[in-house]
Amino acid sequence: MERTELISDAATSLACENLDEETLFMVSQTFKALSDATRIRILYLLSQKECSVNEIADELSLLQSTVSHQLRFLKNLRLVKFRRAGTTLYYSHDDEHVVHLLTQAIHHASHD
Amino acid sequence: MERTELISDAATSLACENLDEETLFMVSQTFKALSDATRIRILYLLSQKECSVNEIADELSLLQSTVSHQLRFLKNLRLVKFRRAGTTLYYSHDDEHVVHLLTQAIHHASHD
DNA sequence: TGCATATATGAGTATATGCTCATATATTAC
DNA sequence: GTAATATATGAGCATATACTCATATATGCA
Repeated sequence: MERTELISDAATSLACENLDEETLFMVSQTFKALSDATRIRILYLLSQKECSVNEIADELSLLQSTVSHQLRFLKNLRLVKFRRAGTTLYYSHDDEHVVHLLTQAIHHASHD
Repeated sequence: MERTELISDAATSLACENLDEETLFMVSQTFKALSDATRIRILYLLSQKECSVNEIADELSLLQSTVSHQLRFLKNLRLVKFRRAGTTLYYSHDDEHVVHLLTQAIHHASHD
């Protein structure tokens, strides 16, 4: 996929710069993480407090397996991290920017 | 789905407010629109300039049908609008907030 | 070591998604 | 009216997604 060079011209201004493949992939992955209701609920909860897997499952009425699968998804994208305390894993958010995207969208959606 | 009231307590602060179903749906739909590479490319292009369907297809090397289908998707969410000029439909973005979410994510992705 | 608790993982399944092809519709010009 | 151009739409297909069940793994403790 060729990348058209931006011509430094006042008329062209900031338009017409194409997205490179890597950026496109990262952006789509980020939004994909935020496009599922279950992941949104989990991330929103973790944006407020650190939680164990079972706490998340209880609070959101989800199966432990469902939560664990989605946490793996979020962890692969480095959107959440965890610390161990015995057999319990406490998860927390790990990407302030993505949390900010989420809270912005929530604010926008609930105020229109 | 019950909605827990926020207790005005400094200790509780802003935590523990759950998302209502409607907000959750709107947020997930918005991010779903932004989670596909094709739609991202289309929306990003439209964030820069108004384009006809064929212009989008040409510029992004997509089939007219693909573009039309995705524009319908975006139009249903009121993320784009169009004006008619003869047989040509010129599409443009119609949700500044969503465009802002997109450009933020792009900026974030391309600077890390 | 053996048991209990917490979490992770793999397989199976139902549904959703996105693309392509063929075709329908709409507008303009003749 | 017909032809040409621009766009929309429906069907079919391949793939991705998210959930659930069953089970594996890991840690702590008696």
